Amino acid sequence: MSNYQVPRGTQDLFGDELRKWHAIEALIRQMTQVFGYDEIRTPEFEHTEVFKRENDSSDVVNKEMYTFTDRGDRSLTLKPEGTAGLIRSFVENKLYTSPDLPAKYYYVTPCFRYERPQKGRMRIHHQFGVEILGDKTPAIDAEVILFGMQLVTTLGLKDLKVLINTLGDSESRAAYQKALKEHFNEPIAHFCADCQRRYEQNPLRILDCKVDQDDPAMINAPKLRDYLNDESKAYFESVLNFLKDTGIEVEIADKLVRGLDYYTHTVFEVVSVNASMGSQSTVFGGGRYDNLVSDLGGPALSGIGFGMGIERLLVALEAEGIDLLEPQQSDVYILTLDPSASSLAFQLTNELRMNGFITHYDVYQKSFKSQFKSADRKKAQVVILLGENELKNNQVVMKHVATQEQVTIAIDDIFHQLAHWLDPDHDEHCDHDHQGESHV
RNA sequence: GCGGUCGUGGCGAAGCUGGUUAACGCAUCGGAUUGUGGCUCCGACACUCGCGGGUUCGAGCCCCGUCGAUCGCCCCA
Repeated sequence: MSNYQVPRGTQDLFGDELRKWHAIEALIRQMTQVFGYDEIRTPEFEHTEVFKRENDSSDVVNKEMYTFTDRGDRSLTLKPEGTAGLIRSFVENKLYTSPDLPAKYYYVTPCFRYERPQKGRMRIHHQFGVEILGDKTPAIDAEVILFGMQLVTTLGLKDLKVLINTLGDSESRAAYQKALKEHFNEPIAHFCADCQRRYEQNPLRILDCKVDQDDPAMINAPKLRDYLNDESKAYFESVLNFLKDTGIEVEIADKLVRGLDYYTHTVFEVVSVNASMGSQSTVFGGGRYDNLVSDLGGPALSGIGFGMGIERLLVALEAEGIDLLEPQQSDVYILTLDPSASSLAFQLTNELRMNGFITHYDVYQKSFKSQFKSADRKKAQVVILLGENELKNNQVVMKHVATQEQVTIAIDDIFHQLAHWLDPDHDEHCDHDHQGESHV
């Protein structure tokens, strides 16, 4: 049985929905420029080891990757996230030799994850992300969070909460993880099945369990903060202070651990608290990674970044009733009232378009009324009528839709009339180049 | 990967305990208005009811499977 539906968890984009993407992408291009991020593009698939390194316990790389073997025995994986590939490229191209460290990059890329789809969770989703590489100072952690917040609030989102936590440096984190495993070694036997799995895969997540929340072993479990060394604590305090200066309210979420294993120190997640958001509420999230660059063969440089889900962003915008769509408008619609006008309509349309006017036309197929309706749908500001009578005299009828003003003029005067109606500041004596915003 | 709900023209949406031509609204097209739209009225086009199989004299309605969406869990963007 053939199946001509889009694969599960993927979608076609077109029309207004795609126009929303354009609006978001335009803002991304603009704001990254202002904030000093350079774009970097990396392949949609990488050698599997770029994403999957030893002892990785995360679901994203262990259960959800699209991994395949190409001709031969190379194992390749469709990128499940944006950071690892970017770091690979940063290292491979020796971009760390730049005199301008820290380096600031952004990317927009599809990400592929084999998951059960639901609202806000796709098998192919798109992430906008930034990374700042080569400097480790609390101000940068705050800067990255601030940037993400600026972007989403510029789009209009309000129902947001910033969750932040620290995992400490790798030693702190490893020591804590070890302590947790020892602590739960016995009691884990009577915990839920999920916890037993977490015990093996990611012990930090046991603390988040809803089922065994009240178990004594849970209540007196070791605390991460007791395993943070002074430096890690001080670093986190400093990040929080920088954030305080920005006026962004943050909530310390001491159980926030994130889904990728490479994080150290600061981790954060910005979630929508809007009621109609559904259960996939994280709009963007990320953190600092001290060892990823060196793990991928580069120098010991720390980095920090976030990934923001475009699809998620759209769900959040929808939930808050924010409309990104600019009203679609066009300049000219040419109606033909007689079959003989078709070729003139065709030529005139082309000439108008060459001069930057957004132009549509009808050849003589539908009723006059119906053509006019099309013009309305296209939100044409000016309608040009080509009828039998005018054609004889090399004239056309032009109508300014908003004012209902109508003139019969020589074909040669069309551009002057358009300039008059569409661009009040237009100098009548200059040429026909149209300079209004909508005609580039 | 687990559990629940759902899938009818381009869109929204009826369809009773299975029974002749599957409502209705929006949109589209035509006409009233032989060359002036956005209102109104009339008319027309368009769905083998996600797909496959089964039960039945007969299925959009029942059963099984499958694809997809959605909600919760899990996980995350």
